[in-house]
Amino acid sequence: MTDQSASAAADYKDTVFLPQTDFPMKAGLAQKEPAILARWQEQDLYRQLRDARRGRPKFILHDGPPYANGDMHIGHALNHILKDMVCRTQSLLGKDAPYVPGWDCHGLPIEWKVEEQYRKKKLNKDEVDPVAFRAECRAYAQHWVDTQREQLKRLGINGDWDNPYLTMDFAAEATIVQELMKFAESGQLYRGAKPVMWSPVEKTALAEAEVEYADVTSTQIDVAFEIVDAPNAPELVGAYAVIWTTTPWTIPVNQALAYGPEFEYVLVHYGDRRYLVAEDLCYALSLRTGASENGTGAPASGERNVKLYRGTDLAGATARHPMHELGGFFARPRPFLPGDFVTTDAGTGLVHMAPDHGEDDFDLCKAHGLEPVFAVEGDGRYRDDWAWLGGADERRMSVINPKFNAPDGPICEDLRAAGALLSAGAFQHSYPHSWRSKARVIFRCTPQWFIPMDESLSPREREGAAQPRKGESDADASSPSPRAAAQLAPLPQGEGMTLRSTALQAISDTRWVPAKGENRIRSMVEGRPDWVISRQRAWGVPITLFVNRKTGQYLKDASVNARIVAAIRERGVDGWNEADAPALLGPDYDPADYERVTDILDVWFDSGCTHAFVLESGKWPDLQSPADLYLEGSDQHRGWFQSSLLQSCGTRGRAPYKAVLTHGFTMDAKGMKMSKSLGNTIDPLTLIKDSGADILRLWALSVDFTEDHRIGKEILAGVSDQYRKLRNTFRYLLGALAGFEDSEKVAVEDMPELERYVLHLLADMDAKLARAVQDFDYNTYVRTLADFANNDLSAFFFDIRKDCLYCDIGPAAPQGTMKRRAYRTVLNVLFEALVRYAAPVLVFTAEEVWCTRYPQAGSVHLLEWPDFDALLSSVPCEGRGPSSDGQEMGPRLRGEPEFVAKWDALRSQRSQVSEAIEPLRREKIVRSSLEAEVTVSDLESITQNWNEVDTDTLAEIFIVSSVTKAKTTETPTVTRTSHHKCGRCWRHLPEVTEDGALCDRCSEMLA
RNA sequence: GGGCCGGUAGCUCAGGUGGUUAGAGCGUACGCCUGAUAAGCGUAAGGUCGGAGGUUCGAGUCCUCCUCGGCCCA
Repeated sequence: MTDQSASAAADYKDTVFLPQTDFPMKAGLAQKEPAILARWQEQDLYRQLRDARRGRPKFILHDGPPYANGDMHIGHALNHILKDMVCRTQSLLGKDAPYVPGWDCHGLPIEWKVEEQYRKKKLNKDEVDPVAFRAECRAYAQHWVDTQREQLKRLGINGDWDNPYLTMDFAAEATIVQELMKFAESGQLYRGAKPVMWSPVEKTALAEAEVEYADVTSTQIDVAFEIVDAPNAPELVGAYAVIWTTTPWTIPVNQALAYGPEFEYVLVHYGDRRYLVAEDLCYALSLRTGASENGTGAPASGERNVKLYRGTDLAGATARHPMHELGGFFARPRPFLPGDFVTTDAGTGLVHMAPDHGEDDFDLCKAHGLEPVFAVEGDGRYRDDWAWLGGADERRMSVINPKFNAPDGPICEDLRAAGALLSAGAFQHSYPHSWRSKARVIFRCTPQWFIPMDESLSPREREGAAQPRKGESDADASSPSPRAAAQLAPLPQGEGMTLRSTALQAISDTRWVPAKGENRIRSMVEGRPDWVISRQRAWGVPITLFVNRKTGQYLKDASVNARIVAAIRERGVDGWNEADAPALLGPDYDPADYERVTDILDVWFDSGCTHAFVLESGKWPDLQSPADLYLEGSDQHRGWFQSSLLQSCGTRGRAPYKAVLTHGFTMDAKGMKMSKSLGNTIDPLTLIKDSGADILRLWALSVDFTEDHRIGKEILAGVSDQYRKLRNTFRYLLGALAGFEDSEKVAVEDMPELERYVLHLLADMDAKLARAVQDFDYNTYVRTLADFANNDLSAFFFDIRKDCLYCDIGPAAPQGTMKRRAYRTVLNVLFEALVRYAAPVLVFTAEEVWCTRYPQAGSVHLLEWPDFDALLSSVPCEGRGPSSDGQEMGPRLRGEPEFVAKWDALRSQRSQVSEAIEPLRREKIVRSSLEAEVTVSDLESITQNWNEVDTDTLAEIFIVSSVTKAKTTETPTVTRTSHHKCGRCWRHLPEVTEDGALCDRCSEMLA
């Protein structure tokens, strides 16, 4: 460029329009976001939005309560960003989508933390007043509620943060009790003894969620049980059945032996004894006994009986316990029972059964009339009166103590002395531990409260089961009292409906997104055992039952229950204690006749009741039940989705939700689970501080959240790039629309085809976005939006119309030409649409954009889905209502198919022209595309109405000097223009007399 | 160990019922513009569709096995 042309260009710079805006290119989100948040809080945006949507169709997303313990992590962030996106997009569609956040506040982890503080102070929890202890738990939970609340707010989540729900609110606790009593009153509770995971250290039953597995070394032993009777194979009498176990401590509670009916067993001779063992496992046994007992010989090396026994030969056989000489329990014969759970993977093919300490054991023994004996106490030791290793024995210790089970420990010692120990050695395996104390847990039978999965729920059968009174006629039983009828009305009426079948039906009635979630929860509900709802802890909602000491039946009296609920409502969980029992029981019952249950509820029951005390309570009048959506991580198929489902099906006969959306888990950049020990965690709080919440939000909404997904430095860099592209699109729109007035608007009919084509593209995208919202498909939403901004706008529309925007205005046309006015009309529509589309995603940036253009207007988040009719009318439109309910909008903007096909073809020609220019650029023949003269084909095969398109339009679209159509060419050819460059618009045109002079258009504009 | 889910360019994602040389955006490289300028435009390179078998005229798409990863359970 010569000095002369440089100065000529400078002369005209002031005569062209250049984008003007204060909207900075650099976001500085970390600084800006807190100020925007403060503004929202000040103007109470949440309440404003509720007011604005009052009376509209509702969309209820019910928040699943995170546990009030610890700082927000990436999983919380993802979950809440998604929830916010749901509510905001629904709100954008014109619905009233309130969001009431909640927290789960009871339970062992909090209790454990408080106990930990006690232990540090050398206090024994058992000596602390339970009321004071619970008060501390409450305070601890409240602390984390407050902390997490501030952290989640910082993400830009719009919710009723001043009125969250807490499971420890008195009202919530009362409702939980009330819900429990519904189960009680309808006979859906029973006290049973079942082996449950028990932590001898914490002295409590544990939920599966409270247990983790770790590799440990246990003692494995082979034990011989002498067969004393065998009706189907009398020659077995006197032989020894060999069992193998990795829990020696269960031998003192053995009650039976299990065999596989279809397995083959052999008798092996060793010394003067014969041992019965599964043939497949004979060799493995020999290795164990050979190694541990005498170092050389082994049973297998002895002479084998040729005869094979089938498992069924053992039917009716009995053996005797190695310690049978102790008499009593130990002297009873141990029957052989057929067990389908017996395998030949490991062991001996014969399994020793201790119904107290194993689920299979319990079930099989129960089926054959063998009941648990409760030999192991809560602290893990045998009870005082137990004949073997009980109270009198100074060797007694906790059964999880490795010394107790060791080859030289008391169990093995005594078995060895009795001649029953064939081997004892080390064995490595995965074993359950309490995830709090890291100590081993055991299976132990304890009295627990259960909700049965397979009891009939039908009124007639349930009534019978719940109140098995004699003397009631069939007629009475089938027509329950009005009270009972009212309670039972919502429940399924079909014969044989159970909690399980009701839940399975409810699963079918629910929309699961993604669809595979349905299989997952269905198989879990199909296979799950009865729901153990009791815990022997302090911090939780009490199981408020009075059990009759004589009959063992719990009291079902509506007026007593009403008093209990009232007490809890007034005093929280402290309202259930011994001193209050007489008042609660009232005058009709003698407190001496009733045992007050002191167990508390499984916290899953608490959270399973949120639909009752949040959606139904009326405390949040914006809410209603059932919820339209529950949205949690896929782990909640076993957790909250299921507990809520069971709770609601047991009391209301249906699910508390219409749809369930699940998300996967966030992995590190390599797809590996994040953990503190690996040091690969991403802290959302740090990320917000460094990059801003909008970046985190854009990340969460860009990934496929339905699967496991990743986050890492490179990914976030990509997200930031995408953010900048979007931000610059808004910056351009703001700059290009500087000074725009409604009087400038042009009717669609009067617009050039390009503008109409872009409106078509916008309408097309609008439909895609609306669809993505319906499908909760947010990564499609974000990608569609970004692709539109990048491809259709920045690289196409904006680039082409740059000339028009800059130069089609001047003293001769103060508002610009019709073309320019049409362009700005469309830019305005684009702005209004895009800022709305972006608002649910980039909540802060959209607000910044909106306030930059309309400093006096309210929040962008009060707006609704773009209404194109209103936006395109020349009359300023107040109160833009919803144009439809989530249906495809802006059909008027869609072009006719031929029109669209023509312009699609034009774009394809355009990219071919760009490609054809490139070689000349490399040769330095042309630099700017405006220096190119292009010849394109005139063949109608390019598109139907190709000949309608005039070459001036083509030159404009291609951003070149000129275009010629010729019969000879099929692909575009390019030459350098010989025309001079206009000093104002920089186009090379024939009328320009010398470089730097003006073209006709520019001189006209400046006239 | 069992059940379920997933592995497509450097990154994030598209790829109805199997069918021409597997696509997009971003990033990267190179170039253009210097009147959206720590911006904008263009061109290009990048994938044995986790691996191995199999069905088929033909498989990223169907089947089997393996592998890696995840959730749930034991």
